[in-house]
Amino acid sequence: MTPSTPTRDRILDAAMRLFGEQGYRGTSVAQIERAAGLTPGAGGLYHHFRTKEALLRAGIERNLNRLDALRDIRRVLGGLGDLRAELTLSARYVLAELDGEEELLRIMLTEARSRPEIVEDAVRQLVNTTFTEFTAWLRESAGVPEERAAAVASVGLGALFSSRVMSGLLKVSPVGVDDETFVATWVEMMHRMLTPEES
Amino acid sequence: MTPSTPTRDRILDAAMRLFGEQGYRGTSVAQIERAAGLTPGAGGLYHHFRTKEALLRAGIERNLNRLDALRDIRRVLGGLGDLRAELTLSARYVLAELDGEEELLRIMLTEARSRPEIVEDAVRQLVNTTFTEFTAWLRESAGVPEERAAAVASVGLGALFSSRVMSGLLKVSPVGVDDETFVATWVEMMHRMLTPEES
Amino acid sequence: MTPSTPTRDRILDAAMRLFGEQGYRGTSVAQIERAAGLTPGAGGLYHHFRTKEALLRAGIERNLNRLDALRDIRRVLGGLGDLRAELTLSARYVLAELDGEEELLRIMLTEARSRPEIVEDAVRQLVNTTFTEFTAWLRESAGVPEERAAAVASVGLGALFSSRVMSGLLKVSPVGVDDETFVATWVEMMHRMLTPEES
Amino acid sequence: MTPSTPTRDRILDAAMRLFGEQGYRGTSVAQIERAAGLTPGAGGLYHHFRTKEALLRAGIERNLNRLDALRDIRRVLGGLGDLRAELTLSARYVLAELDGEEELLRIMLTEARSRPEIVEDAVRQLVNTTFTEFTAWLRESAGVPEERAAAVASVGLGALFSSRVMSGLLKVSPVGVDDETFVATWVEMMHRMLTPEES
DNA sequence: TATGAATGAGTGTTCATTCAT
DNA sequence: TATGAATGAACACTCATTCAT
Repeated sequence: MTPSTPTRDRILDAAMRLFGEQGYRGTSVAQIERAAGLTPGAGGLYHHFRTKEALLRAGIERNLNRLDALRDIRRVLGGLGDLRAELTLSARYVLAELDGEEELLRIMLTEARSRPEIVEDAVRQLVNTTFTEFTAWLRESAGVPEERAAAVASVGLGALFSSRVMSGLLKVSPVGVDDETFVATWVEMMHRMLTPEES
Repeated sequence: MTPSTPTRDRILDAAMRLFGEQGYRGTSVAQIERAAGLTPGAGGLYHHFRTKEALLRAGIERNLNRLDALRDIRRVLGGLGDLRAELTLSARYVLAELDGEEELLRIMLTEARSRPEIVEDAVRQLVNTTFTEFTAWLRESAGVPEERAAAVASVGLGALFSSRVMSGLLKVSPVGVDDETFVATWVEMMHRMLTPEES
Repeated sequence: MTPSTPTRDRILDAAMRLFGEQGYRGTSVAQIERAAGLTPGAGGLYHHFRTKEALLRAGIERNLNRLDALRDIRRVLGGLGDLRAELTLSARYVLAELDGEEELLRIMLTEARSRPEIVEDAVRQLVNTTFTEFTAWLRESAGVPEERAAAVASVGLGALFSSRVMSGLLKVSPVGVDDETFVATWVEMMHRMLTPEES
Repeated sequence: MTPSTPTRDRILDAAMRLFGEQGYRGTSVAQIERAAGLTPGAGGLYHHFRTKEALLRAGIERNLNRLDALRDIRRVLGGLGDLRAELTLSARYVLAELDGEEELLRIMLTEARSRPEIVEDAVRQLVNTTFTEFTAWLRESAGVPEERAAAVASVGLGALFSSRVMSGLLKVSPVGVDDETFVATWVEMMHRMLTPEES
């Protein structure tokens, strides 16, 4: 019951990596044990987690907590004064966040249908929080009126999100739009959206 | 359910539905047989498909062919003269396409990691084709210079795509941005991007 | 119910060949049908044989009948006057017989344990008949006293028989004893056994 | 039956017995498990053997090792001084060896065609070794010239071998030649072959 | 805390056989 | 006479989980 035993962490690491690579169902308890340095098939895993599903739950939670620690960086963003600069930082930050949690993202997308209860919280934290914060930033820093903010955030973050779904999950990089160009285009798009059009 | 449709088709229907709901691994051959009106576990499925995997392959192919009939995006769009109207149609068309193939989309996202060879072609057809055609439309109709077109298409279609990944796969509708608002915002964003900014 | 339909024979041919190559259990009805020019798995075989086992039974019987036709040649043997020549012919004849029915021999050896009832008759005809005739020849032509004849035949024919079991079934040819040498040695051995030893 | 012997051995015993009785294909893993005191169909066998085929392989190897202990034929034979006595011992020894490994012999004959790779080594050890040693004995003790030795061994051992194939595998005992008579006849035959004929 | 051994339920797949057409 | 489709029973093998040691 000592929740910080090294073995427990090794199991979590191995499990999340394998879940990300092969899916939850595609990963056997024996495989996880082997990857964690335990005897495969001996059930040593069950001294640390009551169930394979409990392990998934714990793994997702741990990754989310790790994310929370990083999310404070967000506060650094504000107050640059330059809208373009702040947008660029925002984009890079969101993409980096998604990249850092590619594993988690993959698990969530893969298991979303079969275990909605488990994934619900994770999605709320990984997606909704970012969404809410970005919406708030749009209102406060860019002066976007309330009713527009959510919609603009939805479109803007969606573009970033899907870029990572494509590359990380579907292994598709449409044509040859590299990250830099993608971000630059996104920034310009958002910038035009946030500045009044002089018609 | 309708025992008059040919068995092969009933199997395909059942399989694609179940694959979409429970994933490929999560769906047993017996389940598919039962859903197709065959005796579960008797292997009647194997008179029509050599392998469970061959069934997946055939199912994906069938759905893609069904899509191909609808595919000629530019024909639908062309010649309205009004950029805003054409963009709105574009958005609605792409979203409708994704909605109509929610099942296929779900399978592709879920199985992309474990069976990349199978999904590769499907992705190319479902994602890349749309991408290529939209890029072409941007160049020809909206007069976007070549080097920008791909990047703009990437951002624009990405936003649409992710909206469906969120709602269809993750069952997340961030805040309360309904479809109409989402499309309107997207159209405005694209429109500003495609018309010269008078600085 | 026309027992001489070409199809029936094609099935028998295919079945016996496949049974010899892969064993009875290792050969599926569908395989036999395919090899006989019928649609595999459609059960066309069952218009000619009530059961897979009935097919085996009929196949063995047919091969045995074929053998019976040849066995009269045996009468040609007698009366050469020269013991050595007659022994040589005997050896060659028995070996040729075993070679010609290698398929049948293989099936019998393979299925002997699992279906003793079927194989019983075949063994009696293929082995015992030859044994009885050879014993009779020993008595009549070589003048071997009754009580010795059976034992000598047993040892002599056994040597021939095992040579074919080794090469045909076990694919073993011990060292480099070619057929000619083998027969010559066998003939000398039998000849010494059949002529009174002058001590 | 004896639940105290290690499970692995009980599985091996059961498997070899059943393989001998019903053939490899004819024996199901569940049957073996039941005979070994495990729950049939639960796959407990797979904790000890990776595959049904690996089990066969291990079983054959174990039986061969058991044989090796007894194998030193020439040590048993040598130095009696009397050729007849030594031949009698030889015959009895070889027959006893074949009787003791009737199970193995049956498996080898039955599976030789379908799994040649597995049986190859076994044949080499069970047949060829005996053959080689007997050949050597013929040369050294009985003074048979090199070129004759192999052929004589081939005929002589063949007779012994086939006697066991007949009785053990085909359940045929031609006429009523009992073992004693058979051996006596064989010894006389070999003896005449090994002593110079005074013409 | 870790292991070796076991188990119940299930996996995809094969196959001999039947039957309406 | 032949076929397409179906079925019941079996198959080898996997896996999450338990438990005595």
